[in-house]
Amino acid sequence: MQEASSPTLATVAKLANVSVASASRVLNGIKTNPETLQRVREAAEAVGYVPNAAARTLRSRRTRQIAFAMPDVSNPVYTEMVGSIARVVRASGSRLILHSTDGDVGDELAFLADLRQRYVDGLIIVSLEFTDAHATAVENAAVPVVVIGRPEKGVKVDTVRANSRRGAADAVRHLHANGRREIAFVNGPERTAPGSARKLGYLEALRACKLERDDELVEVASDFTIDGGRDAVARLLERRAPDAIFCANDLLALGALSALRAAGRTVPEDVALVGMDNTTLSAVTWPPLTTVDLGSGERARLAAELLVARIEHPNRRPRLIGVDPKLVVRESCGAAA
Amino acid sequence: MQEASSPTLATVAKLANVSVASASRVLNGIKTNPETLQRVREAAEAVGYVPNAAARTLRSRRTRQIAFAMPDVSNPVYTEMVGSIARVVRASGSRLILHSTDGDVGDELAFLADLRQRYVDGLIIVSLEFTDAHATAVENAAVPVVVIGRPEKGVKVDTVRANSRRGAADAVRHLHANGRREIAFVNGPERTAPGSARKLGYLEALRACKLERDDELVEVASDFTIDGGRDAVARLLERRAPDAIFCANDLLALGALSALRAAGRTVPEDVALVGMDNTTLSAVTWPPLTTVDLGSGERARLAAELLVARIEHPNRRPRLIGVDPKLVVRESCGAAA
DNA sequence: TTGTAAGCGTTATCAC
DNA sequence: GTGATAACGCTTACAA
Repeated sequence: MQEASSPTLATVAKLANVSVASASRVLNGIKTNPETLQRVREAAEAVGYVPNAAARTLRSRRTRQIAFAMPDVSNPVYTEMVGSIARVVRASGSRLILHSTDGDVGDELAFLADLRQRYVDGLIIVSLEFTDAHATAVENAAVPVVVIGRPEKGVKVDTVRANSRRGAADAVRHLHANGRREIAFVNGPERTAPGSARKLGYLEALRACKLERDDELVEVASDFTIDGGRDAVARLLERRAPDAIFCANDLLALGALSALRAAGRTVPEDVALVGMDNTTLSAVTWPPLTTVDLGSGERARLAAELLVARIEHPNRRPRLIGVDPKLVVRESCGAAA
Repeated sequence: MQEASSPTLATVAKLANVSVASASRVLNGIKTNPETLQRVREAAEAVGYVPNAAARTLRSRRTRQIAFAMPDVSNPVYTEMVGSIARVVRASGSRLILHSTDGDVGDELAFLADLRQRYVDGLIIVSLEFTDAHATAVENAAVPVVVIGRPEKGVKVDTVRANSRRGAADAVRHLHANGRREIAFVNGPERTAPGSARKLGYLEALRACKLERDDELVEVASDFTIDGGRDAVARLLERRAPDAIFCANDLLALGALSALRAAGRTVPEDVALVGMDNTTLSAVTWPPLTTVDLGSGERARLAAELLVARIEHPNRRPRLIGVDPKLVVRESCGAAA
């Protein structure tokens, strides 16, 4: 497979008849006599020199690696984030490391602790449940961290957040504006930040629309997945016949679609449906899904930019950036079929 | 942010009153006197010692990182692969690095060359166009490589491959068995390995079913995406009215679904539809999509296991593993609605 | 401008 | 079993 062992800087230096220091300078673009520069370049080229990442990191204390930790690789929202982050990271000359935490609080904390191995220059983390332990861990992390989500107020860390409470309220008001009066809500676990924020938005909009709160219209799925959504809607339909359902994310809405079909209800005629996240999936269902875009791609991009900047300037004050939700109207509620 | 600088092995050794060598041994689980073991453990715990990844790698020549390079992060097939690989990699005590090549041949080659920086112990790569340059690069790579795809015969590298030619033939035969006689084929770029294999399978099945080959029934999309599929089917419908379409992957099929709807054709009544890959998407469309499962998750898992084994035993003979396709029948062709 | 030499934090090879 | 000590491959003072 590999012949001999790879050439090192010493190999290059010897061949070019200069010291390793000079060779290093040339390869790092530090000003040198044009003649030595030429010789070193040629020597490096000749032996096919490539610097050793570990040695470089050990000495310079920069890994040129950035990590992204998310709850679930297979959720398209996070995939979209991965894409955005990858672009920024790459442009900054670094590599991207991915970590899927399965939304497990313990795993997230372990990962934060692991940063002390210093295999990475910084971390972007999206956490569904940001506990006090997270706050401490993030504030004392070995490398800069950017949070996508909602840390408690006062936690000193760069943060990018969506306004999903307002997004949820927008969704419900949209259903109301389309003449719906019995609006159900299918949520994910309410202990999570998204779960609680979206619930608040739902209740807020009910008040604004002068609709009465009715807890029988609220169903909580076991998690934010398609299967969770299908089961939750099946349970809901056993006791009520709502004319609209707002789902706390698109995956739940896809499950809802399938449960509604199984129950013989048409969308949007019998039941109007609105999801949240505006994932690729929402445009390809039938009917296409009205949903709230929380700007996942943009949030991820901003987070990555924040992190790159933070790595350059470790001591600047932490920043908080909010991204506004935007209703995307399709056929499942509001758009002509 | 970070207080002082992190404790090193020397810190621990001093506190435990032993040499760094002994400290290192303890922390690496090498047999030592129980008393020193205890002292070192306590000292490490007390100062919160975590080994430095770069130093460790520099000395031991193991990075405990594995890379996965794929054409497109946002394609659910690859996301599923990421999930499978992540599990194996993690179980082996390593981290996973992701790289999206955008299917660019040059980028793939550059990435292979980059391995010489040795920031990773091995690579799993899925390449749509495996050129001669790839063969050379892979055979001379600085670290072990596993290919998911179809390198030319004789390339000495661990390989996991699907049989998409047979899968395509199965799909077409299924359409024929369901009474369809004018079976169109929407392919992705034919210079790619999947493109050419699936085309062969399509033609093979036509012959087996005694259907006449008709090039007007074949349309090539610009790439393997939803938009590509939509446009291709729109063009196809301008000249022909097939009673069935086989799409070279699920994304193309989703686009097809949408173009068919726009043209007022019903699925499966007017046009039966079969996709390929069995992505999560295929189960949530309406109608749900009949598709061919090429075992992406399993292939990825096998590739990861192969790589982990290869890293342990660099000199064993390369292996070639094939995974069989499996038709998944849903409502878009063959299943009752 | 260039060379010498001192580390960066580990692991591995020796003697003891 | 344990402790010096020499690498690993590179960057960076400092001296020349």
